Amino acid sequence: MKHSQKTYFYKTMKSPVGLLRLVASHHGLAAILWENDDPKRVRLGHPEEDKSHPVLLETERQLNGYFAGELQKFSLKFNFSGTDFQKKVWEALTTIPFGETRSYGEIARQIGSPAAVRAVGAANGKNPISIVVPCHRVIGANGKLTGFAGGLETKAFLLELESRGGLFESVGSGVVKD
Amino acid sequence: MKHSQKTYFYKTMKSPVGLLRLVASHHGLAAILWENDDPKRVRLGHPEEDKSHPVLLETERQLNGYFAGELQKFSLKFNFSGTDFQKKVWEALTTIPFGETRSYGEIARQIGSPAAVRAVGAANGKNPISIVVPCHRVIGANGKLTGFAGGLETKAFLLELESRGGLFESVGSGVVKD
DNA sequence: CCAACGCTCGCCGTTTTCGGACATCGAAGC
DNA sequence: GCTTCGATGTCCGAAAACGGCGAGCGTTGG
Repeated sequence: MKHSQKTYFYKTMKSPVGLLRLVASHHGLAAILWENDDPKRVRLGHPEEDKSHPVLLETERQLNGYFAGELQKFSLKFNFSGTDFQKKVWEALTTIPFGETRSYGEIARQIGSPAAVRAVGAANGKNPISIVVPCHRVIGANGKLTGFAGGLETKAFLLELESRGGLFESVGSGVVKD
Repeated sequence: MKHSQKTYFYKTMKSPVGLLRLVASHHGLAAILWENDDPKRVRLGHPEEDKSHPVLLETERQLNGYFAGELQKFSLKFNFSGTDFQKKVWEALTTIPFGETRSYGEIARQIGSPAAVRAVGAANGKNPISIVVPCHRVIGANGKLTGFAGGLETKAFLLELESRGGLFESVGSGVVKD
């Protein structure tokens, strides 16, 4: 019997940014992975499918709300597994409000390691819980969207979505006038 | 009068890996030695030359077939002289198929002394019947070619020869397309 | 002159790689 | 017996390479 190893469950869902794979343990949400995510970016063993896992269902519900423009702040319990530094970074990410952005340097200062800019970038790249832990809100100090596990297009899409304050305007399927 | 000492006969032959010295008793093939072999690596007294000894002629024939890429499995009767442990190792060597390799640890496990890895190395180094008893097919667990009585270059040559499945392709003296 | 661009270099946690230190078991020599 | 010596393999720690950066500087083009 494997004792200290957690058991994970997964479920997939469609979204405007492609198929997402949600992973959770009994302790909370552990990952949201992209369809073509690099397998060695986040490693959680081999979870088994559970389409009715309560955590996964709730996550899916909130994600749908987010993409519909109705939900701006997630409330989910996380189950991070990573180094202390990574956890500090990821927790800092959760403090960036919907619609805003931060630079890598700002995050570095926020966690008390002002010079650990590149390390923040690396930790950002290993963020297991895409979208909900908003690593997409971290951009270069010069405003450029430097990298993103789900692809730069997806990063731009999410920021665009949030910059409009949600999807209200586009419901009518048209471009919106100023 | 020396009573229990066997009488050995020898014969030399040219080969792609230099001059070889074949040694046999009436009981079978006893040694295949390299041109500059360490004299104290294998000791068989002072055999007398016999260019037409049947065992030696047959050995020469099979070796020529091997180097020509036509023969992958030798069938010769051996006349090992060594300790029990060494014989176990040498017999284990004969079970490694043409073209394959084993690590010293794998041989150790195979003969039932899983921790006797270094001892296997030592016994390997005392293998009297080079090439035919394929000590060259034993390499480090990390894939490195660690040692060889006939020189590491020769070891590499033999493994390369076998990895090609023989010398068929090089007969025409050209590089072969995939 | 000013802004934008590209290049270089220091930055720091993580990961990978590399080398040294041991454990281990027969054989050989004393 | 007892010591010494390998054609090993494993572990552990140190060192180096590797990024989703950012600031500084010279160049370029308006």
